[in-house]
Amino acid sequence: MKIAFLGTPEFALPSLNMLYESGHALAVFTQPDRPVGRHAALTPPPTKAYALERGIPVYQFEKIRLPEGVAALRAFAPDLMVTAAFGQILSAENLSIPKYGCINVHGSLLPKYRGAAPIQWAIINGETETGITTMMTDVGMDTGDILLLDKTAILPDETAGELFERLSVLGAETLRRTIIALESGDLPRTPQDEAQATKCPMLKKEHGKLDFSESIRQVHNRVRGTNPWPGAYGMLGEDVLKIHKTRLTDRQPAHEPAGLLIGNAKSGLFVRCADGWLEILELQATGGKRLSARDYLAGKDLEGKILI
RNA sequence: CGCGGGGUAGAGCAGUUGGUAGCUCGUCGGGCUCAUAACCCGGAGGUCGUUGGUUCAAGUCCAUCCCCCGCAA
Repeated sequence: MKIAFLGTPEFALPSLNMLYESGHALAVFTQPDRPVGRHAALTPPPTKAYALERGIPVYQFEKIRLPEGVAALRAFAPDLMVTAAFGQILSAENLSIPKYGCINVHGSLLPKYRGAAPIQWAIINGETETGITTMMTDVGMDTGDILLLDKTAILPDETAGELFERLSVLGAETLRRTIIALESGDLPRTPQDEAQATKCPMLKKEHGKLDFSESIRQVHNRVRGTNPWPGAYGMLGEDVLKIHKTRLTDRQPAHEPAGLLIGNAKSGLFVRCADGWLEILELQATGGKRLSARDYLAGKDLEGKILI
């Protein structure tokens, strides 16, 4: 089949790779190169880099729903469009171009967690199960008919980054089966149950701010759900203290205030939350690099300080 | 040239107004202990990122280059 692949970050790569190796005629549509890093070097999205290495044509538009993008899509004349973490809203006109419509690979069990950051929010909210849903893209935000759905457990200490990686692989597999079913004319379409639908917002930096009046489990979930981006943090006076990795403990609380830090280079570092002590395993101070709590405490003392 | 912080023993940090380096952890040896990520004693380990300069003398001042990190995007 002739497939227009619309996707941008790493999450889309396994799906793109699967389509490529399945022998489909591809064109990649993705976001423009963006300035990245300290020196704002213009960097191509991962899907573009992948495509260029294999001679797959690449098109980049700020907004594919504008005339230029529509014209480029029409010129390619795909049988099918596939989106995976594309990062742009498609117009009805875009969607009308391929005869089989557009299939989206989404990182949640729809209709739960519609929106931009389903994987992170599932972890932050303490879900124990998530998955991949392939669906027919329509003009709404992840509202189209469900095609196939694969579930997977969220591991107790799994980070968003780790789950991202697993789901991106699972996504490729779900997509593969979806397309096979489509080609054989045996693809079920199930409308989403609006009553069950939930939306999650795009993740912002502030979503990484920890609240130590929450339970150790809630704080832990936020730490892993915002790892590696945007990263969890607390304030130590004026300074930001990033918390990269934590561990639940059964250390007994007494009457300590929330956010109290105790520990040393030998015992490890613990922060008081609502119902107990959360061990901080990896952290990063302003201007510093990412360190294990023990290495950090070998040079600086945090005993008795309050993290807010 | 977007703003800013930093490169000192294996790791993390101190090093005042310039006079050949300290702390914590780790490590090695010994001791104590039912035991330990505990405790005690002792030891090893550093051309102080690069190159050049100022000086009687530079980790400590000046210049240059390399690398790392935070913010902002």
